[in-house]
Amino acid sequence: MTEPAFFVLTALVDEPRHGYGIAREVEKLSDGRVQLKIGTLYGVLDRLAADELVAPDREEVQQGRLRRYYRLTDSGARALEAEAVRLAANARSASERLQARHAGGAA
Amino acid sequence: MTEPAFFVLTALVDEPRHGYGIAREVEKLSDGRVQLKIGTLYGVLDRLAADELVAPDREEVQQGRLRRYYRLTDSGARALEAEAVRLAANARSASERLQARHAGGAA
DNA sequence: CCCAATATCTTGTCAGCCGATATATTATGG
DNA sequence: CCATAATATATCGGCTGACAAGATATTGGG
Repeated sequence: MTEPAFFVLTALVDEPRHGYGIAREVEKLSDGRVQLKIGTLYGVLDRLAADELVAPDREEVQQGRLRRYYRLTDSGARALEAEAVRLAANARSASERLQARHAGGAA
Repeated sequence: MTEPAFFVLTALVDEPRHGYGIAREVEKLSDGRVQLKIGTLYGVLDRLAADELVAPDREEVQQGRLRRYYRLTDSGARALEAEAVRLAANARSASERLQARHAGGAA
């Protein structure tokens, strides 16, 4: 799973959001570190929808602007959970090795 | 940082290794989950060397076969540490949200 | 003698990120 | 009144990078 896809799924965990709302939520939940590009976002959403990790939820017209909402599917939630576990494992293996290096010095 | 690059750096934390040895070490430290492709490996090594995150260490001829060793630079160790922290943060934010979802149900 | 394993590297293809652009509405401000 | 920014959608093209495949070379086993 690519990193933009990971963040899109994460942004959809609590409630359905529309594209622009996802971009803002990702920026918020990453403390401004990740700014999802608009050209990236819609491509990612298409691919996630094709894989049924997200699904169209509803459309709203608010203040004359169309909002197309997506929600996380059960399959998407499982995929995100698996990816989170994988990332945590990767981070841990690197951190452990680095710690051993500081303790013992480079070989 | 790409995931293959992350694993290459991790494999080099404890000691300098040559390309083929890196590939085997990555497979070992990921419990077989990540099998670094040979075409990927050398491209990644070139890019990491260009960025000075790894550096050529030495060359050995062992049993008629050339071994070109790379080592992690200090800059590479710092970059790996930062990336590990970032990955851990990403994994944690996703996990926390998923946990809240199970507890409170989808909104 | 051929094949597998060890070891390097190159080339070509495909996926995907992202900047740029297009379109439309509402609010703000000069 | 018009320009600009924010909100909101979507598409297109360029570039980077992952990976499969193949070239090259040595050693050892069947």
